[in-house]
Amino acid sequence: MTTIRDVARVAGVSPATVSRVVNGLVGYSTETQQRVEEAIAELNYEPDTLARGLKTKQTSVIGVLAPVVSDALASEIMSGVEAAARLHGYSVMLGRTGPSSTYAASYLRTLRTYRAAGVILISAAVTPEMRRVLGSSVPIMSVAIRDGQRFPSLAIDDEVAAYDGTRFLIGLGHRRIGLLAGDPTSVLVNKLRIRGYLRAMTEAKLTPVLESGNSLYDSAPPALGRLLSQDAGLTAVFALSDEMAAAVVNEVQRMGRRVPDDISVLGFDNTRTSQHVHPALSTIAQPLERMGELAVERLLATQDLSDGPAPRILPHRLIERGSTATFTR
Amino acid sequence: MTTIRDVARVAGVSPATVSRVVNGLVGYSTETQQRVEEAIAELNYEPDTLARGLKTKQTSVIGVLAPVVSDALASEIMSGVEAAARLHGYSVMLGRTGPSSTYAASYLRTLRTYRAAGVILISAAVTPEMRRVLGSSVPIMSVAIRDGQRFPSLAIDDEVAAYDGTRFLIGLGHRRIGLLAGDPTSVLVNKLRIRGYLRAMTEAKLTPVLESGNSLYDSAPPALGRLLSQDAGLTAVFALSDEMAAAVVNEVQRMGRRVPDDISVLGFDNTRTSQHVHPALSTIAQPLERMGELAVERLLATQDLSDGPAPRILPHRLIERGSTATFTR
DNA sequence: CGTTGTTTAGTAAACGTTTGCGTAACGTAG
DNA sequence: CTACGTTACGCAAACGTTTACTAAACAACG
Repeated sequence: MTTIRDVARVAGVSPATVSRVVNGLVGYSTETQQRVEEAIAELNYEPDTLARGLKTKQTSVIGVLAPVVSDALASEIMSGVEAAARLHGYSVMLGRTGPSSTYAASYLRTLRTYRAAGVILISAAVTPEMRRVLGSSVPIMSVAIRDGQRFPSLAIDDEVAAYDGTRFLIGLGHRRIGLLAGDPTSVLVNKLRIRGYLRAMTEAKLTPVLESGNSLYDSAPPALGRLLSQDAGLTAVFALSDEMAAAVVNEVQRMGRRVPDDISVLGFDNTRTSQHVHPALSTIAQPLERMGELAVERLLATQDLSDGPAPRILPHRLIERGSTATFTR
Repeated sequence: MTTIRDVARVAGVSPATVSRVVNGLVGYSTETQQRVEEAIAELNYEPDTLARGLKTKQTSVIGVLAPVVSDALASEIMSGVEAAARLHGYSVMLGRTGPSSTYAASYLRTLRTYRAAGVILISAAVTPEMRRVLGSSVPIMSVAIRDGQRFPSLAIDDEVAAYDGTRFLIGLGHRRIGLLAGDPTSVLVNKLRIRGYLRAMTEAKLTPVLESGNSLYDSAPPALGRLLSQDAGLTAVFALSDEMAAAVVNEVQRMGRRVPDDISVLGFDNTRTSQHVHPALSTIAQPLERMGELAVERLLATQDLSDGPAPRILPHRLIERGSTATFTR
């Protein structure tokens, strides 16, 4: 390992000067800079992150925590995070928190001892406890979830998005629209989306029909069964995740009915999954990659480290593909 | 931040002693240990990773590099890596290398300055150049790819797996079997798999029919078109990724033919995608999560850090779902 | 009761940086 | 020519650990 001292020796300057040119500070002549740079190149010098971090109490790591790392939603957000992080010269550290933030505190502790520059929490709320373990020196924010104005976050307006989705279906002529929700007790977004659905249905004087799965593929068929046993005449199903929507599409066809002719299906999130099914899913798109990018940008821009940036709402967008159609009579 | 000195003061011992108990070394009495532990608990002390790493020249980070982080295959391997890493007290650092390892060297440099304990490369080979930038202190290995016996890796036997898949289709009665490959020029596994397919076909005196996509969903429909224009009477398609297989299933149905009645479809990898389509894909399963876990275990067990563990081949498994059926006449 | 061995503990020197402080050198103004 | 401001740079002290080395304390043994 070549150190700053080696470079200093070769360049005929002090380590302090090398440090200054490496960090682009002031206080050296152009020719000194050149000598130092040559020495750096010659020795293939690379500053030691650990020593630097120890001294400056900051490293270029950004933590990303997701309930489960292999799911499509989290993956796409992480992808955006990675891109933005690399762009700004940061590294990303990955952690799985488990469905109910079980491991979150432990990861956060680790991240703190690494003196991370910030942490991004996917699909989970920042609890006061989390804030506490992080201390005041590392900002944290949530992505793809929000809870009023209480903590720093980046998300779409889930309530309005679900409202819009429901309105879209109504606009298509559907009257008997079932909602296939995720688990509303544990996942906040589901509560908001359900509220949006209910509002749209109520405003249109339609009867809500609602069942919950757990957002994953396998939970959808049974939930769809329950939905249909509540109202066998449903002409549209709004599923609150693309995986469930995909399952609905497949299940409906398996039952011998057609999508979208007999039943329209609307998904949520616009993950890759929405294209993996035929017909491809109409869905409410969240700008997932963009959210990841924005999250790191806002984190890095945060000045008052103690409580991060204010909540921000991103636009959602309805994408119409083949799984929805107008219903006439 | 509370330091080891604070703990020492409170416990009435020297920092050295605190360090010893924290690291579970020898050289202190049971009562000293207790006093130290109390002090630690009282002050909520947590050793500074950076200082420790600086001194010991090792940190508990494991790097994971994938061509693209949001794809299903990489996600599932990463999930296994994360699990095993957490189990052993390691953290994982994530990086995207781009399709042809473009950013790999840069990430590896970073990982080295972090004094990572090891790095795992997904779907890419370890090049001598990579080894060089890592130096001799950080082991590296590949997962889900292999190239003879040349570098440390963990993978299934792709050639045999493709051979088995093809044999399976032949065993079902199919004679006109098309192969939908990924890009064989850039991705090594594709070469091996193609070889396996060709061997099975040749042995059975059947005519190979082969086209390439890029492993992603969108590349499949056109490639399927080309396949069919080579032989319109194909009764089975073996796609070398689940995404392409899913696309084939959907495309075939869109063309008004049935899966598996008219055309059987066999996928590869057994990612989540294989279940997102209807009928669900028969596919060759790679033990992805397990591969991730094993990768970290072998990395951590590596003694001779300079060249990592020897290659190892994991068993693949054919999973039969609804997308394949026997063909009679 | 000396000698020796073992256990427990402390001292201090690193690890590779950054940065406050000090100073030499130089130019400019009076 | 003196005084002073500015710039370029070096010295050395941190940052929070780990770990060789040393020493005290104690037990065991002849």
